[in-house]
Amino acid sequence: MSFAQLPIPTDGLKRSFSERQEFMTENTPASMHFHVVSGGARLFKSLPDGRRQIIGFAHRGDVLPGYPCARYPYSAEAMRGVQVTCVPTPVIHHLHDTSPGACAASLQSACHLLVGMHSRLLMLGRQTARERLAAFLIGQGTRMGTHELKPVDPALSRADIADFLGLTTETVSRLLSTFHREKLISRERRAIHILDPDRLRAIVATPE
Amino acid sequence: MSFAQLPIPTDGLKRSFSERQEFMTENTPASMHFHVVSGGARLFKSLPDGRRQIIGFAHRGDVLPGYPCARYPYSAEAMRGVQVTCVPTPVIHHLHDTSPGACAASLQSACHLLVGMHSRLLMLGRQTARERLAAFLIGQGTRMGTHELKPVDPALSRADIADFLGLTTETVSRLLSTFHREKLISRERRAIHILDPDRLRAIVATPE
DNA sequence: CGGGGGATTGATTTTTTTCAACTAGCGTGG
DNA sequence: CCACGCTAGTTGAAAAAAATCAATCCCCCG
Repeated sequence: MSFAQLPIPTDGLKRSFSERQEFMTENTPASMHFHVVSGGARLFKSLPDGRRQIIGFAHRGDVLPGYPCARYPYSAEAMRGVQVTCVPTPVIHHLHDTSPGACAASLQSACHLLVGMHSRLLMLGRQTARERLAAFLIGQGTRMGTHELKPVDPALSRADIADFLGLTTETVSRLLSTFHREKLISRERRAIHILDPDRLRAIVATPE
Repeated sequence: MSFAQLPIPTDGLKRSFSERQEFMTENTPASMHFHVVSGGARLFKSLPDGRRQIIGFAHRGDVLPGYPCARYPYSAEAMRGVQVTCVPTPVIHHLHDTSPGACAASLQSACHLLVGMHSRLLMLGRQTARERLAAFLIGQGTRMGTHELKPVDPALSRADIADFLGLTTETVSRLLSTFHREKLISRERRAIHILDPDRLRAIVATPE
């Protein structure tokens, strides 16, 4: 998932966060936006009892939350480490007010996100665990316009995948084993390599 | 769910569609935007085998899809009848280019949608059937800033509710019966009246 | 050479779906 | 005006999907 890519002034306060550090908290006042310079972050919402849904992942170039809002709609936590430049919200607003292009760019990226969300609603609401995992692998592999599918980022734990797909780690693990047995993927350490994109794609929209 | 509310020129082509008529089809070129004048529409995505996820509902004042996109990200179908004014996509673009306010307004409404989507991801991915239905009833009742909770729109069938929540009609029906037994709601015909908002709200974020 | 966290696997339970029967309105046409 | 038939809704029983509970396993790191 790619997030807002704005022409951000680079003179903002630069900060670093280490593995698992939460640097943005759901529902707190959105005083800053975070422009990811390096590393990655997981974006998630939680329920009071700890259940967690990963909304997306942020990478170099993404801005969080990247669109106007009074409070952060989700939390963000560093995967490995992450470097960000912090941009005060008023600066973003000022940017929108003065530069006509900035507003249009934000709108553009918000719409891109929105369209992706629609697909994820369909996935979470109506697809089976097997279909969801196949879709996830394809989606991850497709990041970057490369023709060949890339392996899944080893920074993602099984729990991350599970929380992204609305499943448990056990279910994810079992399905990965099944896919492995079916020679759709190979696994080395955490990295998952896609062996048969076509057959994976066929799974995504097929009942059995 | 409320959709984009833009200052649309009212001189567009006015059209009417009757119950169940699909007037916007997922993945076809987005040549028109539809400004809902009266009635309502269900917005949905489908899988090849017929599984359906309702993305949202559109009412008077909403614009579909309301944000720039080359192809419609979902389909729209009339509930009861619906009256719309059709606005060619280029007009929308022109509006964004010329009026700075228009672009900001679109961004605003896109963000509002986006924030709602995040919550729905959490709901579909991590909440139980019971919690989802309770959330839905609260959400429907809260439409309009009224303090009192309104009954659920009788134009919504059980299938609509199920497809919105990622459940089956049977599950929805059973849960509604349970809620009725627990005196949380009352039913007359299709309309569902909320009797105990507080207890319903308590269900939303609680594991039993 | 342990120790520990994540991952995998297995057995069992729970939740939800599926399949099936039945019921209640509602509109239509005899 | 009433009976028929249709569609939507409800309910029950059985099946399936996924979660939960419980053992290991496997690296990686100290």
